[in-house]
Amino acid sequence: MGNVTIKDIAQICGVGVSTVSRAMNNHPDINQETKDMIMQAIEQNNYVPNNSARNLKRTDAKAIAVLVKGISNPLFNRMIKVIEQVTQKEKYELVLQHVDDNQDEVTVAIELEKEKRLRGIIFLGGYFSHSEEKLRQMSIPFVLSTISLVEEDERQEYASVSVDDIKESYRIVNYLIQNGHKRIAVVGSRKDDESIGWLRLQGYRKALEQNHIQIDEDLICYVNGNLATYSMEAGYEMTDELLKKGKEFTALFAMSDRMAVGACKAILDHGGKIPDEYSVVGFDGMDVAQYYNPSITTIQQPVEEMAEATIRMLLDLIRKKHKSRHLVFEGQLIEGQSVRNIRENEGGANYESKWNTASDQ
Amino acid sequence: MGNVTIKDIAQICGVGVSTVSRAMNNHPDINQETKDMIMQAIEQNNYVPNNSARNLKRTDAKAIAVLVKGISNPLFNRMIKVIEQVTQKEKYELVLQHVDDNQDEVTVAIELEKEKRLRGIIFLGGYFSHSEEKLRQMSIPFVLSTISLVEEDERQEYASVSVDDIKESYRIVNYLIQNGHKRIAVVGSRKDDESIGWLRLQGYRKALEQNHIQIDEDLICYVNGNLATYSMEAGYEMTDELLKKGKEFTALFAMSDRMAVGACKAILDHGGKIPDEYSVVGFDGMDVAQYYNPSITTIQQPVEEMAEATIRMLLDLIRKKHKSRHLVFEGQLIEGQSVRNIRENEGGANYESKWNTASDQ
DNA sequence: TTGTATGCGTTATCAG
DNA sequence: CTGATAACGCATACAA
Repeated sequence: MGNVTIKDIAQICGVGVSTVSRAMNNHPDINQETKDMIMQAIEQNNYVPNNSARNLKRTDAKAIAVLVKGISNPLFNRMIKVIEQVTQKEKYELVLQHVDDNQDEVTVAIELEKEKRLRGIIFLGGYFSHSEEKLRQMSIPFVLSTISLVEEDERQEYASVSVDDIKESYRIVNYLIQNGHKRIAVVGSRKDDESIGWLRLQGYRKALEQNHIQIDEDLICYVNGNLATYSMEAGYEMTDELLKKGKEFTALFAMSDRMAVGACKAILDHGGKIPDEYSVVGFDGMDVAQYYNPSITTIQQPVEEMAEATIRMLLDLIRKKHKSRHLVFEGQLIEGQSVRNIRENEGGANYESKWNTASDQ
Repeated sequence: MGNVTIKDIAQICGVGVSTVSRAMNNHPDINQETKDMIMQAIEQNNYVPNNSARNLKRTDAKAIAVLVKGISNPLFNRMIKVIEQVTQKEKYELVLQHVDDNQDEVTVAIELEKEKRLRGIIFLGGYFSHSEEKLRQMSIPFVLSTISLVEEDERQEYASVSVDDIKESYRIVNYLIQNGHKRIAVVGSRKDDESIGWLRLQGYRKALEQNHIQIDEDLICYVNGNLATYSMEAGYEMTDELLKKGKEFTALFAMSDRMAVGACKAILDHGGKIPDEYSVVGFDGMDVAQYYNPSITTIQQPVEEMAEATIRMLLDLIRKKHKSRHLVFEGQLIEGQSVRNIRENEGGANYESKWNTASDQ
């Protein structure tokens, strides 16, 4: 027998389909005995309701979707875990959907909204530059989380949670400068990046400028070819190339911890010492930075708190408690063993790690 | 206008709904002009077809689902990428679904099969011990991939692709032994693990036994508390504890590369030298093992080939080309800089890395 | 080439 | 408390 439906169950039990529906959906107005009888028949016949049909009819479904952009990032996993907990407690169903890098997330969102009768959407990652028209099609509230909003203007009107990538990037580069570094290489994303890569580079430039250090464009490395952005491999290859060119530098800022790991390895393979000859810093606050040898100084994003804020904000929007807001979190500079203070009048390397993080993935 | 449907478009264009449907689905028997007109109206009115309704009607949908067990593993990301490519070429739609650790993947599969009218399913990760009854409910072919089939018997009848965890684990522990190590600690999963953790431990035991080395149960570390299995943190904590107990050992086998990283860090924090005082090996072949300092010797799983084999096997099953098969791939031992040969009559450490991997995530 | 009518499997409505 | 019946939005057999 191909597929057992609600009708079959009704027939088997000698009741109407609506009674079966009531039994399944915990409706109050049903006799306990008939309910038991029906549930038993459902068990015995391995009946599984068809979700497509359900979604089509249902009006009171409580579902929220998280659209994750790009190949899964360990940081996002931690965020999703938090979001899951909150939605569960609030009795919402959570739909997790991955969106390809080359896919348009708003299109996916609109489709999903219809298909699953969503009440709200969280966009996680990527960057956001969509036509107002398209965004207006979304008839349910949404929150942009961990998304770099490059343009200041209209985009501010959408609810969002993030860190200030420029500011945090500035913070860590400035930290290097305070430790006496002037020739600071940077290992980033693609040259045409308009997203976080671009923002973090702005922070780098700003830090140098404000400290009256001439920017050497040769020390700015962009990913080329088909290397995966922010990957260890990319960090390695770019640093390797930089070292081969013989450009002089005393510190390196990698725009992700994974790239920082690759950069460190390249330096070590070239016989360099960290932090004695080269200081290295990363960005994100992933566990690999903490456990690397040496542990890597980085900017830790408060992912759990950001996730909590994101889902709370969305729930508030759904309940019309308040209008869209723009929440910006502070990153935290975590000192590892990868930076050396090279100012003449002060002491040597800083070897005391201040790491204390949750585990990624 | 709450939600524009196919009816609205039909009305706007002054045609029947079936004509609109035909226009959208590229049916051959339709006038090009009317088709253009309809497509334009669809654009202008931002009409997006409801997938739930589609799934309900459609009989010829070609969709395949990948059910990924547990929080996303970087290795799986690489596999999914391959599966995506093949399915795209073969004109199948790919549905990616994550399954919680505490969720039953077969239940999810059965639901999804009905909802999306699937033609086949790939189970990725986790371990598999389900009642025959439940599995019989699945009326479409499926392949178990990267899943440890602990029991030899009936399970062999299901299609599967994997490495032999016992054998590969044996291989790398035996490698340590060949390098003169006798006191080999192991950092694994939970004590009650019945999955790959258990299998890899079997390989460890077998290697020691066959080399007539007494097994010291004190050197076998199990994850306890709520540490995430296979995480860097778990690797660190277990190794830290082991070192604090003062148990003597010259080598350590971590059951995942991420744990190996944590283990290395713990050793280094205790002032130990790798590989001079402690040799460390991992398992998986992730990029972090390659880029760690020192790079870590490990067993590399041929993930891309396994993914290709998995989807090919599923497609063959769908086309009824052949019956279920059981494919086992060979792992490859990749030598890093983390193992030292301590046999008296031979040379020193092996410092030449043979790493050459694709990038994770 | 096009329109009409039917049904996919459920839930909501309304009358018993 | 329960059962018939009408939607939900779409695809398709069949008629035109």
